[in-house]
Amino acid sequence: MPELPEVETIVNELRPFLVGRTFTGAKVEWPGTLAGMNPANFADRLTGQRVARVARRAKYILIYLEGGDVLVVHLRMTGRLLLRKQGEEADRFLRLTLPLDNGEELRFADLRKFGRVTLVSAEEVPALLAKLGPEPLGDEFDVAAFAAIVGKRRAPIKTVLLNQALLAGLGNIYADEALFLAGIHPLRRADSLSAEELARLHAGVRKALGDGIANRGTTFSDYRDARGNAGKNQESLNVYRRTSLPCPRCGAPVERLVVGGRSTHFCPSCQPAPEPEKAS
DNA sequence: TTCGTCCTGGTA
DNA sequence: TACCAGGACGAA
Repeated sequence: MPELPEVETIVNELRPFLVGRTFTGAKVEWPGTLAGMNPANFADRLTGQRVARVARRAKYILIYLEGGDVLVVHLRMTGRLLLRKQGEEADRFLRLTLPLDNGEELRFADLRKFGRVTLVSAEEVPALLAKLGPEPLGDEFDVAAFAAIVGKRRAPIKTVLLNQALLAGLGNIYADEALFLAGIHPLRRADSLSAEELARLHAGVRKALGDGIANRGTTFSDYRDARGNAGKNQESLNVYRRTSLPCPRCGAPVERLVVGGRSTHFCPSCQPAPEPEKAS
C-alpha cells in the first residue's frame, strides 16, 4: 500500500500530536509485528520514553525518542498507523497498541501482517537505512543524479524505479504514473533512455509523488492516514488500475502487463513499446 | 536478476 | 474457487 506520499502524509499528521508525548506502555496483539523482538522487552524499553521528533526516510517512519531510541515503523502492504483515543472503538487487524500520556494511543493495524515495528538505538538507524537510494524529492536528486542511477542498467526502467537501493520511496502506483507522465514504456531498457527521456522521467517521478502528497495519498482499499481517513489521489491517477479505461491524454485503452512480478499499467499510444531485442 | 515467501481478505 | 493486492527480503 503505502509509498512515499502515503508515508509522508502520515508522518506530517502524526508529528504535532506525538512530539512531546510519552508512551505509557505497549500492548502486543501479534508478536510477529516486532520482527523477533521480545514483546516484554519492547514494552519495557518503550514505556516512559518521550517523543523528540518524527521523521520519514523512504517508506520508513522514524519516531525518535528522547532517551536515545528510535521506534521504526514500516507499513509494507497493508499496515496502518493510527492515532486514536484510548477506549475508542477497536480497529480491525490490530497488531499493536501504544498508549500515550494524554489519553490517546498509537495503533498499528495490518491485515496481511507484513508490516514491522521495531525499537533500535539512534546509533543503529544509519546502518538500518544504509542500503536505501536517494530521496526522489530531495535537492540532491537532480537529472544528473538520476542519470547516474539509471546508468548502464539493462533491466526494464520500471524495475529500476522500484529498486529501493537505487531510488527510495517509489512503489508500484507512482512508478506507473511517473512512466506515463514521461511517455516512457515500462519495459524500456533503462540504458536505452535518451537524455531527454531521462529528464522527462525525472520530472515525472517528482510530479507523481508531489501530486500524491498534495492529495494526501492514494487509497484503493487499505491505505488510511493517521486519523483513519482515505486519500484522494486515486481520483487523479492516469493509468494505475485503469486497465481498459481510456487514457486521459489520448483516449486509447490503458493496458496491463506484468513487469518483475508486479502489475503494470500504461497507455500503449502515449508510451510506445520498445524495439524488439535483436537476437544475437 | 528473478522467484518464492511472508499473510489475509476482497472480488470476479 | 481462483486470482489479485500498494513491499521487501533471501535464496537460487
